[in-house]
Amino acid sequence: MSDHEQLRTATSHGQSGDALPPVEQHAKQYETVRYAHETELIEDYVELIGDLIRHRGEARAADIANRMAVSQATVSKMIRRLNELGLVTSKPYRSLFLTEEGQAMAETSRARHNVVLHFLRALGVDDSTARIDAEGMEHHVSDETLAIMQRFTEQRQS
Amino acid sequence: MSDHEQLRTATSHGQSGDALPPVEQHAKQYETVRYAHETELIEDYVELIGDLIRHRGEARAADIANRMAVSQATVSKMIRRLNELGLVTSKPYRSLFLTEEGQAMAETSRARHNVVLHFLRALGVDDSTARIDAEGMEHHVSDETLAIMQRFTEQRQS
DNA sequence: GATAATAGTTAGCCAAGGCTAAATTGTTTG
DNA sequence: CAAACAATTTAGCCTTGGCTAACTATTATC
Repeated sequence: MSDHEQLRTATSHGQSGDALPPVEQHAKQYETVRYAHETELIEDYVELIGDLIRHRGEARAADIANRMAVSQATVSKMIRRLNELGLVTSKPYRSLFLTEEGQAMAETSRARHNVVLHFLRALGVDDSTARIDAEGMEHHVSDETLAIMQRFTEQRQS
Repeated sequence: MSDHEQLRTATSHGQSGDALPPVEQHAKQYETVRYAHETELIEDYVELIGDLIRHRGEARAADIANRMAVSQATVSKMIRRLNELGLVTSKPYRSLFLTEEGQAMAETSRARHNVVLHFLRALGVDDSTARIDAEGMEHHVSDETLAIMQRFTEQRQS
């Protein structure tokens, strides 16, 4: 754990600019990002499956592959994982269904996604850009920030 | 490419809610996220190395490992990649330096990061939350959105 | 200046998330 | 209803980014 950094003072090289955060806090930032990366693909799949069911009545692997711009083999492998995680049920060669848990995750993700998307539009971001940015940002926005985004959007729209 | 989705009309299952975007646009969203994931770790390392040099006068592998909450072996391996990419120069067992290109990347990343961080604070997000969210969001914010964030922050602070 | 402590590297493991090619199952249609 | 086509799965490959353990180099201390 030894931290020779502590031997230096905060200003010994101070070309100003924002200071480095304390090591523990800095570490937590990166850990949070790594954790988000572990979960976000799963959430994206579940969210998309939910959307497909909602809008089309069913979710088929080929549609997922098309919309994610990924091979069918990749989707197939992923579906196995989602199955193991208890998020979807599927019979071979048939379309997919979300479990209770999967539905809850889809719902949460969708809500989150929408808050971010509407916030960006309220900020004045162009629709297609907002969609792209929202897709990337949604998994990295804390509940606190999400609540603030939602309030902001509501104020702008009333 | 065959897309049986097109056989359905947009409203055939319309429980309303936002509609699905067209396939091509939807695909672009996910592709953009995947691309960001490929580059963001690299950028994070380069940005951190830049910050360490800036604030401490040097960047040592142990400090990077501590701040990223990652093992030294992981850092060592990553540094080799950064070397191959022409972003850093390093002699074995010595501290690191950024190449021209590395410095440019560090500068860009730092600027981007700061815009997002200051924006979140201006929005009213708590400092430590803002730091965490900014770390995750920075790689997923388009230039367009970034510019809007910057304008917003400036207006709030004047 | 020898030894202990610290820092860095290497080897080898693992899981995730891509891919292509080949095999299998389902569906449509002549 | 058989053949062609479409959808899904499986097998096997690759790269990334983690890890631990063992080794090497540098630095600090007595």
